Amino acid sequence: MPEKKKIPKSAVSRLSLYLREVTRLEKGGKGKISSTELGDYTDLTDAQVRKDLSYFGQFGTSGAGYDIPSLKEAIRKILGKDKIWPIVLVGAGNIGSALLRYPGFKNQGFVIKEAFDADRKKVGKRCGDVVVKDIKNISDIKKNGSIRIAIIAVPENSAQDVANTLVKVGIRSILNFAPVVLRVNSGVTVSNIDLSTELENFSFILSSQEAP
Amino acid sequence: MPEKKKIPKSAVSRLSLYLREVTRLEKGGKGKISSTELGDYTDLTDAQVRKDLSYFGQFGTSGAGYDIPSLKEAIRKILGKDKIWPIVLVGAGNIGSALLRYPGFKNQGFVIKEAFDADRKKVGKRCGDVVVKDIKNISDIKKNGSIRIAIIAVPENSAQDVANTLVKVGIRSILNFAPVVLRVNSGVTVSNIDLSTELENFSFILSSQEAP
DNA sequence: CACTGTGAACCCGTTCACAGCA
DNA sequence: TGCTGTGAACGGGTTCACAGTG
Repeated sequence: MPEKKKIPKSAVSRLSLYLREVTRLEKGGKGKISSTELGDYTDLTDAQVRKDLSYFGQFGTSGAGYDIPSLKEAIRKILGKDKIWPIVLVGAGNIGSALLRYPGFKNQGFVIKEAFDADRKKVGKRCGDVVVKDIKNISDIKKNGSIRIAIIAVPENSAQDVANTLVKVGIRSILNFAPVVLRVNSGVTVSNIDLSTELENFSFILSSQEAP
Repeated sequence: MPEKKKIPKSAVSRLSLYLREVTRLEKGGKGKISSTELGDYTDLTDAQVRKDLSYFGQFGTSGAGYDIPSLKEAIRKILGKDKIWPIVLVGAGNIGSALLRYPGFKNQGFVIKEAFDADRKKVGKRCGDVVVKDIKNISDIKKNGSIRIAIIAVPENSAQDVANTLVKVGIRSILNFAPVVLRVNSGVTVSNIDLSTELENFSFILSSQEAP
């Protein structure tokens, strides 16, 4: 019976941070790093760094810290960054087309292979490396290898329909920019990026502060 | 001595959700709602809904639930949405210019009043309702009322400099799209949106699942 | 009687502190 | 000696359960 220690979701997100810093430091020629120092770079405590890494294995050397190149490779493997991840994007409006042109993804191994939109005027346009297709043909993605990650950047009133379709054609993870709570089967992961919510956190804090 | 119960940051984010749903339901003509029902719409438990709202006051009626119009107004006021919030954006690249054209902000009371970029080619261009200015003139924003919220959408290597400058000219809240940990004085709030980190959560889950 | 508001119990992520190893 | 790895303590956010109210 395999040990089943639970890994906090937030620990996985912090792994991304560690990977980012360690990658940067490796380019700078640094060879080793302690949990304290890595914590300084990421604004976390040394204990948090060690605990997080310990969820995934033992990467350090007592008394010496972590070897940067091998820590980097270890985290890359854990996060699945030793592979290329094809992505489908739905909605080629403002945000969607910015994402299509955004070079940051490809550098990171995430490649938008297909883009769909319902708007006739957008269908057929080249954007970044792909041509926007009609959303009716979305089941095409079944042919294109096995895309399991999707980005939804459509208006809120069609987001749930799009999500349903995506799940039907095999998508397992959805990054959702539409301001709605998507209902999906368990087994499908949804992350929401809601710009208004982020800004509302700010306006809440600022409002509270000015009325002391 | 005023009561100082601590409000979880996450409760504020959920307030945004409640506001969104309640606004939508009001448009649909619905008059009252129970915590259970509001929880269904937001994928939360009824207890969570009631506890969250209780941090901010008493909005319901025993046995009857919450009156939608007045709950909406109450949350709007709490989140500071009874005001217009001017915003400055720095970095008019892919993502920055998409945000400038994004109509969702204005509807929500967040108005990008100024945009800056370091790139000569972008300075002077109209984008959305504003003209992109040279970042050297950033202290102009002091003249323009009192902007306290900023969005950073510049490359990672200049993000910290930009943040320093923004804080110096009075910014108190920063929404950061650059993949770096920004160092700011306490008193300044930073929220990060890191698309690669989001996608890495997905690739982690998908990788783990396929090797069972 | 239905549903809110809330203290208390619970759970889980973070922090602590130290044993153990290079 | 310096730093990792980790069980145990801690703390705070969530859930429970019920008293109280219209």
